[in-house]
This record gives sequence, C-alpha cells and structure tokens, in this order.
Amino acid sequence: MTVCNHEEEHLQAAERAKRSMPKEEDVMRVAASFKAISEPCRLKILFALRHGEMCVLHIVGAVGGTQSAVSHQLRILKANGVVKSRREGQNILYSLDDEHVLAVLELACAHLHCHI
Amino acid sequence: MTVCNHEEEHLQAAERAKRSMPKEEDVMRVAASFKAISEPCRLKILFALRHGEMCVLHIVGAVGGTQSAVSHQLRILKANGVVKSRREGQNILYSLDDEHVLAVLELACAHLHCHI
DNA sequence: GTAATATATGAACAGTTATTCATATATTGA
DNA sequence: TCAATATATGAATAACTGTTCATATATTAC
Repeated sequence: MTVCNHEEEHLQAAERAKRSMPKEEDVMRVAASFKAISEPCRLKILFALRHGEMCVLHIVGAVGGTQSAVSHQLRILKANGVVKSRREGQNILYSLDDEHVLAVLELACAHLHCHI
Repeated sequence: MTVCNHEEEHLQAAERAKRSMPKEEDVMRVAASFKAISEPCRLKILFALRHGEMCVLHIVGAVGGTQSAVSHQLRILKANGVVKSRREGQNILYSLDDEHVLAVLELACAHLHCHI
C-alpha cells in the first residue's frame, strides 16, 4: 500500500501528527480514564455525584444495582482518578475528583444534545 | 441493608441525584461515546486528527497498526459522532467531528497532568 | 468482646470487544 | 474494460470486562 500523495496541507497534518503523538504511557492513562467513565452504570454514579458527596448506599439507591456491583465500579472510578472518597464514621463518602470531571460530562452531553 | 442516616446535606444530595438522573437512553449514548474514545488505538487517531483532516493511510502511518484495524476503529469513532469524513477522489479524509471533541481531550489531559 | 451496619474484594461465569485474515467495494487512469 | 490504489467489512478467535455470590474488613454501639 502506498500512502496517498495529495494536497500538501494533508501531508503536513500527517507529519505533525506523527511528531506530536503523546507518549504511549500518557495515551494509556487517558484511555483508561475514558474507559472508566464509559460504562452506563459508572456514568450514572457520576451523574449522581454531580449534586455533592454521597455514601455508597445512597449511590446504590440512586443508580440501582447491587451494593457489590456499585462498590466494584467505585473502585474503578477511584483508581482512575475520576472520584475521590473520605471516611466519615461508618460511611465512605464519594465525590467527583475535581471540576474537570463535571466539565467533561457536560461537554459530552452538549455534543450529543442531551439536556442533563 | 439500611441506608445510612447522617448529615441532612447528604440526604438531600441523594434525593436530588435520584430525581435528576438522565434518561436511560441518554446515559447509554454518552457511555457509548466515551467507550469509543477509551481505547488507546482510537485515542491515538484523535490525537493525530488534532492537526487537521487526514486520509486513512496517513492515519495508519501516524498511529501504527494495520489498515484493516484502523478502518474498523474509524468506523466506531464515526458511528459514535466522534469523527466525520468526506471523500476526495480515491481518499476518505477524516477529521474530528466538532470542537467539543478536542475540548474533551484537552480537559482529560489537563486532569491527568499530561502535556500534549 | 459481640452484634450490627457499611463497605470492599476474590473467584467464576457470561457477555463484549479488538485484532487478524481474507475479501469486497469504490475510484482513478490507461 | 483492466489494473492499481484506497478503503471497508464479515467471520473467527483471543483477550478483556461487568456482574454475581460468598465472604472479608472496618467502624460503631452495647
């Protein structure tokens, strides 16, 4: 296969793309973060946490599913820097890690013309 | 299991979370979009397309892998509204669907302290 | 210490997905 | 029409992932 040989403009874009490709490690981290928020159940958790921190059983109540499933999902979200948690007595309170998370959610919804 | 019964503040967040949960259909669409950009190979395609539209073989050159694999991935990106394409002679030129896509990428990188 | 509540986790199974290979379609030029 | 180039796609397999079930850990109240 021979790479196409048209417009100079496209060739320049291709060369810049090759030069400026982020490090494999960074690509993997970004991919893992998006994967963390790409399952409906985990996304519901984020929508739930928009309004503030919540304990696990409140999250279960808001998104459905079993306590075990939600706990597994929270672990994935936390491991990828999407949510954070703190203990308060018997409860662990979860919240969105920072303002970037909500901003990404809102951008995605705007892109898809969802009103959330 | 009994839902925890602490701070009024948390209870209100839980109730608002339940009331304002987006429709299942919208959650699925957002999740599918994030899933589309959650694989390293597809993410590399997006990083490549930051600099402008490119034909398939240029994309293959920038991200690696086989032509077939890249073509499959492009189909997924396009089906989920992440990239768009137009024909120009023998070539199909791909580009990011709109400015939201780049904005989401940049937010994610900022969140993870990647310099892209 | 014991019971109760809240949360986390390991293993196993089922469903999903990415890649490869072979092949098909579409465009261009002769 | 034929050959060459560019892109797409169906099927199969291998790898990954989410859920469930059972159980473990941690905190509090008694």
